[in-house]
Amino acid sequence: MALSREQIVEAALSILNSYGFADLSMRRLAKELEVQPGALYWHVKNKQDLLTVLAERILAPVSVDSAADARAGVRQAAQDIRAALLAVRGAADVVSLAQVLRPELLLPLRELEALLAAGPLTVQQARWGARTLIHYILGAVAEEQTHAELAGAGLLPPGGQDDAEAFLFGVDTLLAGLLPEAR
Amino acid sequence: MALSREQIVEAALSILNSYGFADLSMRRLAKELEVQPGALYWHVKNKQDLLTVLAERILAPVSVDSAADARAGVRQAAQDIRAALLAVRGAADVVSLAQVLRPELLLPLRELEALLAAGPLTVQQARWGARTLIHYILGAVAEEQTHAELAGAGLLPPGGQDDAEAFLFGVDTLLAGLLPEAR
DNA sequence: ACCTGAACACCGTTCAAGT
DNA sequence: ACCTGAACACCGTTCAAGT
Repeated sequence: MALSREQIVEAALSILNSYGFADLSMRRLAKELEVQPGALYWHVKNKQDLLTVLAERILAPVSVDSAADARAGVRQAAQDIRAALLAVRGAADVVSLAQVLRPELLLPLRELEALLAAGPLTVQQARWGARTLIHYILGAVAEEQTHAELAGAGLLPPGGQDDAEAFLFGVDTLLAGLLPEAR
Repeated sequence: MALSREQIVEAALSILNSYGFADLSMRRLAKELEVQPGALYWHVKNKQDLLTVLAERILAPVSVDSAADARAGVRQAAQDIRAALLAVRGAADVVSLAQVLRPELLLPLRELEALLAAGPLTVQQARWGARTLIHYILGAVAEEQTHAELAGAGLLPPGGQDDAEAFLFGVDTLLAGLLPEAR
């Protein structure tokens, strides 16, 4: 049976979950699929290309409610994005790379901007606000996952019980700065 | 003349500035210093160790005014950290790695927390607030630098005139959320 | 159209042996 | 104490040649 792009993506996710981002190489992938490394390049342009496809897949479960109120919508979206990232080992690294290389492909992150733009902010405030949020979300989850990775290897003490609470604190702080309560 | 740890760090900074983070390898470093790769391991434990030393050096010019008002102090520190990072090509990547591996070594980032803790925040709010700021600062500058890198290689359109303004918008938004004006 | 075989130009790290 | 030489186990990518 012929190799397919879809098969490559599946195998990549499986390596990610079983061995982590550091072990995701084109050669490892080829070995897993029992083909020569060169075969992969018929289906994906290069490793960067593969990683952006992977990033899209990782964020696919996130559906942002575009009709929601800006504050509540962003808060929910941020949590959903965090959950989608935590579901795949090394996902924050993959998505952070893709976010720099091809930000236009990562729909849920684009939709954060749309939610903010629907509120009382100017277009530029919404754009910069969304960038601030995205940097925060990816940075926070990347740290969480790297920490877990290092703790798993016995290189760091476990910790991390209040990660969800700390994460929300950051999101709410940002939202408070972005959309101060009228009072 | 014998090789020294200091010499290795200088050479690493020089490679970083001349060729970028992607070209900073132990073998490249050895070649630049006209020694065998193995020689480096007498002076540094491994590549991670070298990168954290590099990160400390990159942030060394930043002196946080610990007596300053929380808001003004953090605002100034954030800008100084950004400037220190922009002064060395690929610095945000180096420091981001070090921040996850050995956060305790990066003094200016620790001092952000101290500044916040001196204000009206609880200890935990100060800790989480500082983490939020750090993720934002490193994420924003990493994107700026990667963008410049890709634009330099002709892979992306230039852009980036309002980076300083966009950066400050994020810092001020965070500060507004963290330390709302009493009114 | 799709893949193999083989090559090119690299990595980080270790370690016996030399000085 | 400090470094070389050499090895081990890897990388990403290209491309003629095969089917």
